[in-house]
Amino acid sequence: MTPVEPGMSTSPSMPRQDNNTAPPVWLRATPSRARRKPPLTLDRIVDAAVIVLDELGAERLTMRCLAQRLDVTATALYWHVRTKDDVLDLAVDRIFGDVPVPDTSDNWLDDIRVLVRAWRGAMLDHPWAAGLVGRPLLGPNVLARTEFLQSALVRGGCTGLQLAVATRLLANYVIGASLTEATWRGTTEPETRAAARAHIVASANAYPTLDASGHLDDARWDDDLLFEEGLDGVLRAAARR
Amino acid sequence: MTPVEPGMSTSPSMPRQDNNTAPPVWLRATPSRARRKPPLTLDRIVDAAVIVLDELGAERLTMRCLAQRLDVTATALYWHVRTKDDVLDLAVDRIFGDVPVPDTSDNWLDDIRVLVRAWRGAMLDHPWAAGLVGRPLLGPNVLARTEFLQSALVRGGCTGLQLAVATRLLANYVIGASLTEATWRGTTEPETRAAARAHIVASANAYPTLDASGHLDDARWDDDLLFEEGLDGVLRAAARR
DNA sequence: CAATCACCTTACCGTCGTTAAATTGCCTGT
DNA sequence: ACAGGCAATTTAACGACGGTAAGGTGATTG
Repeated sequence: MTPVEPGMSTSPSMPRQDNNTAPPVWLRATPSRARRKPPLTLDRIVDAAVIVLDELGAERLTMRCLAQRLDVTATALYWHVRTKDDVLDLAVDRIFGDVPVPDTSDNWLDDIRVLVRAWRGAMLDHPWAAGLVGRPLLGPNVLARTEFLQSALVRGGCTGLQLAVATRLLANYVIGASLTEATWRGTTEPETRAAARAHIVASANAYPTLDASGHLDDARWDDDLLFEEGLDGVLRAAARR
Repeated sequence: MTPVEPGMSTSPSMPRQDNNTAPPVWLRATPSRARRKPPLTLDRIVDAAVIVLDELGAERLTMRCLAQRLDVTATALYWHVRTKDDVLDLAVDRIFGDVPVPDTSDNWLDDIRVLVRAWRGAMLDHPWAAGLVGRPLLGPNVLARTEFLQSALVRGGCTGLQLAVATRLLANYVIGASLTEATWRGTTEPETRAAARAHIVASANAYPTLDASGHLDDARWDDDLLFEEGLDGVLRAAARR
């Protein structure tokens, strides 16, 4: 399974520099060092996990298929990782690392807006993360962004209870919105969403308001617009003091 | 394994009413009809699922242990249910059935408040549901409550875009808040939350604002209060038009 | 009384997460 | 140059899981 090149240890008693039967390093097709597969690290595992998750979704990620992607046996992963849950937690925090923490400007409201937009963007780019936020989010990337968010509120003058309320309000809104939106994009079949909308229309007597307002109707409302408008409301609530 | 009482089919050729060797119905210790285990129904399955989920949590729910609780083999469940996911979806919608839909009063804001409080309450009563909201919530109970929520907004004068924004804003807030709070209660070890708080304190140089504001500090802020204050803000944003 | 049908069981399959033990290969002290 | 040790990975295997196929059972119906 691993017939790596035998190197030059075939004649151990002969000094290396005198062994002229082997071609010089430069001409050797595949220098043994460079050809060696790169060492397995936690970073590489998490990288591969994110890729597999993007391709296959959360419930199809397997330790075995993750290992295969890394050209390693499944058990090798357990040297770097304690359980599969570790991989998932690390993958979730990893994608939040893609959310750029903006430079603090003199407009704290804009700072928050930029961060929150990117936060939602990251979750929509990786819809599988929606199903994984039901576990404690304590990774350094999440914490750093929460820290930025709260510090922006402090710059805005929030303190004490107001600060705690505003922080949670913002975090809950972005999490809730990203979750519900990503849930739909995550279910790869757009027909599912259409079927849901059709079901509401068909049950118009049971859900008259939802039917009339175009609930779950992609053609009627733009997700980005709804998010942005809602964010405005949340920020006004946070700014009020 | 199932030596149920043999009934009276031992002498098939003899008419039933003439067989006086068997005691009268009233004296029979366990009437065969009543002793029979109740038929398996979808309702009973979902009931049992909620109980098991409450006791063991989401990731410990097994078709086999669910079947055992119902005194049935695991495969029997598949007559009433297509997959395990069906069970989970049904269980989630079931607990939202516990959220009472209030009678519509003349104060639409209060109506919303009552419903949303109960919504959060249901999720905190069943913390396992937090990890399952990452799938489409289309059950009749969820839809009925969303319908009520939106109809209350309509009574408040919301229409068009404002209505769509306010509906999502409210739903996202209650989902986000319930999710984050239930996440902590779901991880049964309170030490985990304490450890998280301790980690923030220890990394005070990295997260100075979070540290100073008492983020994740149970002793500092009351979850109910934070939720209620945030809800006020959301409702003000929804009412503004 | 035979046939049917809904409902449940027995037997089993392939896959999963995870562990234990054996193996490989590099590094270091002598 | 070589033995020994340690880190990293493999081989092998376990128990449990979700799910399927086929067979049984018992009440109902023609």
